[in-house]
Amino acid sequence: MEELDQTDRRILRALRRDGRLSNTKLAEEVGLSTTPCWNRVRALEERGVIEGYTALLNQQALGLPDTVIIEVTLERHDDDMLVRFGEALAGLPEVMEAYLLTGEYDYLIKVAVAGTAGYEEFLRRKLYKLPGIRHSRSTFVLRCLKRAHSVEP
Amino acid sequence: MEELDQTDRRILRALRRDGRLSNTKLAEEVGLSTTPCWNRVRALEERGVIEGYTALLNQQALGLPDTVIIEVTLERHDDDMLVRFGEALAGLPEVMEAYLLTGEYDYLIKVAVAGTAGYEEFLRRKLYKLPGIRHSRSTFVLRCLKRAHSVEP
DNA sequence: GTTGAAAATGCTCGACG
DNA sequence: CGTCGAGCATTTTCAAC
Repeated sequence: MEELDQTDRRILRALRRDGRLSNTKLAEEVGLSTTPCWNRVRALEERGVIEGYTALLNQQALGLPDTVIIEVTLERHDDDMLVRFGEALAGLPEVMEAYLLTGEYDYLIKVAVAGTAGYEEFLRRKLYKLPGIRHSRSTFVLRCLKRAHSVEP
Repeated sequence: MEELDQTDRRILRALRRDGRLSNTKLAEEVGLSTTPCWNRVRALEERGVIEGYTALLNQQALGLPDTVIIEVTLERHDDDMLVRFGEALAGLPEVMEAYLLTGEYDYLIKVAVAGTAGYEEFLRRKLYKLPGIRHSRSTFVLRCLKRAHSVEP
């Protein structure tokens, strides 16, 4: 995989800040003319450096103002179990992020809910319906201090 | 704050999937003509439902393929300490997310690093330079199962 | 909310340092 | 590799309905 030069990184920074920048404005911002700028953007997309573009939506406005971190361990750890459980987690719309981990717990998930009532409902109606959970541990988020949607170029 | 009707939600879903959709294509997709579609999008932006647009960048391509979850507790918990520590965390470029928590640990942060070497360097050069840490606990992410950048409309 | 047309913008491609 | 410039397509914008 090829290296990213300083110009590529400036393009990425600009598009991370505003994913809707037109090629014209982007070129101006990074100090290039439109043609090479457009070629670079297309190359970055095709190489998978840019995975896509998305609108950032406000959780609160969508009725799910609270965030809970839930760590989960399974009863068994055969391949089949891990795959099925992971897929089931990813399928739940309340689950915003889900990771398979090293260490004490098998999974860490970040869930959007509406208060403790929404949290309880999620546990009972969704998470605890999944088979194979040995133990889970929940932590409410009091405040979000930072939430970047990509690593900084 | 006003409610979101089904059309608003369809607009949000489309823009979450592709943040660069033109108003024309968006209108077509949600079954509206361009004018009311554009009015709705602008209203959603002004109400803060849409917080912005961003390009999604590949961590691996940027040289930070690994993710570590670090939980931190502080020695003291006065207001000043909490605020300063939170700001310091948010300022570190490796830190992708940072939350103030209830429960056993005060903070949870998600950090992008390059392998164990990058992780050690982050700890020694960045995190452990911050004053006031009593204890921390790190967990490597083996695999990302889901990573939504906004809650589902 | 719809339609349609004018105006502006941005994209794409050539030739050329 | 980069710039410049012009034709072409889209899109935005703003009427009237």
